[in-house]
Amino acid sequence: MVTIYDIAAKANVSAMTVSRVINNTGRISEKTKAKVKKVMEEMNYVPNQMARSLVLQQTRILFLLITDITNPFYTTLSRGAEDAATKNGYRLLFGNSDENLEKEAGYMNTILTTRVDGVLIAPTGDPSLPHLEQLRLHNIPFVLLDREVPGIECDIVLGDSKEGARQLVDQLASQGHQHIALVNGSSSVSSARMRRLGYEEALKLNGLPLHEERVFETSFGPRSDLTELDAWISSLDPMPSAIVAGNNVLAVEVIGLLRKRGLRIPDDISIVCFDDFGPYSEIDPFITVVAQQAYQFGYMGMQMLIDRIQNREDAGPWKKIVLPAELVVRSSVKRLLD
Amino acid sequence: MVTIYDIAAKANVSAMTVSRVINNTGRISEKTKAKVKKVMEEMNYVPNQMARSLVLQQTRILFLLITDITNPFYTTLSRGAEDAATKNGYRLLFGNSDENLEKEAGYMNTILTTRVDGVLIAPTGDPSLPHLEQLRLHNIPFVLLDREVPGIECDIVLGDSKEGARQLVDQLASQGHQHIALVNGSSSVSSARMRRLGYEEALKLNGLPLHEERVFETSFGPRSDLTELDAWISSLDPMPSAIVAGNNVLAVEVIGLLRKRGLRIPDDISIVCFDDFGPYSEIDPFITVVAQQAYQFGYMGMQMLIDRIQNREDAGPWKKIVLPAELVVRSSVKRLLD
DNA sequence: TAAATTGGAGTTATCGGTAACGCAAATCAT
DNA sequence: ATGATTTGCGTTACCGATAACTCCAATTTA
Repeated sequence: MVTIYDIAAKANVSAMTVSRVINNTGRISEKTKAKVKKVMEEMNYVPNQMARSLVLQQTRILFLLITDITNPFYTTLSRGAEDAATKNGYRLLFGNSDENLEKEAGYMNTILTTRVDGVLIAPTGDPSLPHLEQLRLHNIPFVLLDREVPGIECDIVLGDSKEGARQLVDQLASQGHQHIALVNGSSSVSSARMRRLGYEEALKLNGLPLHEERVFETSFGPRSDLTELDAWISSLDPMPSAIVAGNNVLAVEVIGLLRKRGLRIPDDISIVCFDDFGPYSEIDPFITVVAQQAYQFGYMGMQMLIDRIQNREDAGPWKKIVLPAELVVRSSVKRLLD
Repeated sequence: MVTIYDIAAKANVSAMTVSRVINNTGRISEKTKAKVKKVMEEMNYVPNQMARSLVLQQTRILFLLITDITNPFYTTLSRGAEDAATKNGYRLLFGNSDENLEKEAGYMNTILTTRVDGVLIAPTGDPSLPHLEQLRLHNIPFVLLDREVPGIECDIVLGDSKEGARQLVDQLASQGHQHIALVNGSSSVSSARMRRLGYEEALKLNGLPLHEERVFETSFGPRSDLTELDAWISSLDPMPSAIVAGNNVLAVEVIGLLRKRGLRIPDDISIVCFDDFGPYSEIDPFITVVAQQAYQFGYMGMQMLIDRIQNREDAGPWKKIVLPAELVVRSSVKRLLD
């Protein structure tokens, strides 16, 4: 491997001079600068970031940990985070925890040992607390995305889950739906809790009774096995006229299962959900959703993270950004009133 | 930051002994091992991967560079690559070039300076050649995904683009379509070239004439501005009865534009495309596609990469895997025969 | 013209680890 | 009992870069 010393030897200068040329610091004559640069090109020199980070104690690399790389919400978020990072001269590494605490733990390990400058993280849920405490302990700045974790204070970007859920239920109720079920993410995920809360509040406000058995909690991530979900649908009696899905993944899976039963949407059953479908909402925009500003989640979160890193000591109080969600009415809800 | 020396001091041993405990190498008594481990826990020690990599000359980190993080083909592929990497004890970092050569160059820089052990890369196209030559020059093993780059010999995983395109056209022709247009990726991308070739061959085999103006080449990635694409559609005269899209992104965009013109699919115009829609093919499975084995692309590519890394010297000849594509007939094609 | 300043570059120590070697004490073989 | 091994751990050097300091020569200033 070509090192700074190889360059130095060939250019008849000291290693320090080469370093100065690379970083454009200190005082060097244009002549030696040109000479060194020429030798660097000739020898195809590439600086060793690890050696540099070791002495500088910073990497200028940030880490983005998402929970589901196949979900358009997170991929769009990633684009936002990437744009903000690049704009500020940081490189961004991605990880995908797959809504799995162990995978998350694996990435935490990479994060700590790699000594990245900061982390943007969508935690798998409340059990992520120890992971966040680790980051705090090792003084690694981080910003949470989409999900709060009780027990830790930090910068965070959230969606207005409660209000969004209310809007979905209101929308259904306004069309005359009275039997509304909820398929939701795990109650160990704050956004799922808020969505449930919004659902329950909206039922009450619309004068509808709450039936516990109409609420099913599972993972926000895609299931390899749909039998449990299918069993819950079977157990619904009477069949609700509408289902609220806690996110787009659940909506897709539920729709698949309903169709297998020969049910048509919205003729036989209505469905609405959280999160839009990225580009695919374009081709068959038939599901009524509460769309979140995925790109903004990433962009603003990254901006907060970088602010935090660059201010460090005099950083000020923790910031919390709540992004509004927008109801997009399409054609997955049947009108039951006349 | 807690270092190996802090541990050594507190445990009354040398730094080397601590290193031995961490790596479980050399000879240490159970007693000292336990003592050191205890101190490490007490002090929340985390090894500094950069210092370690610097001396070991390897990172056990691999890099996956894809061209469109919002495309289900690539996200599914990513899952496959991740699984294979994890299984072999490697950590995986992701990058997203956005079909953009400059962004790709940026990631190349990260790759070289970070000294990752290997790279799995879907190149943006033929102009990526210098980037690959850089990797070769710096002796970083890499495996190409989905796209060949003339001028470089290496391990590669490809889809059978020509055959896939033939199947799509055959499918249309078998339903009586005679005016078939093609929206394709850039001709600087090998898979786009092969798809075009398959399209042209299939036209000929079906006795259909080739009209240059019915072929439009653009990027495989999502466009921020659809006017050019829309202008091409306007220019088509006569309007073809069917369109073949070079990938799912193009299909989605074209469908959107067609619908804006009030055209219904498949009643007014038929459409078929390369690549499935990931989970979203589930909810409205109306587009006939040639589905590629995205997960396998990632899994097998990663496996090849790791083989290459672990054998290094006696690696054998370059390997080329061609994954078959499967026609999935749905309802986006109108039957024109009686 | 002598003193002070400044420009240009080299020296040395260090970041946090690990490999290779060395060496005393403990264990083994004869 | 004594030489030969083995065990357990320390020393030293180095991975590739940079910060802080030093030093000489050229230039400016008084």
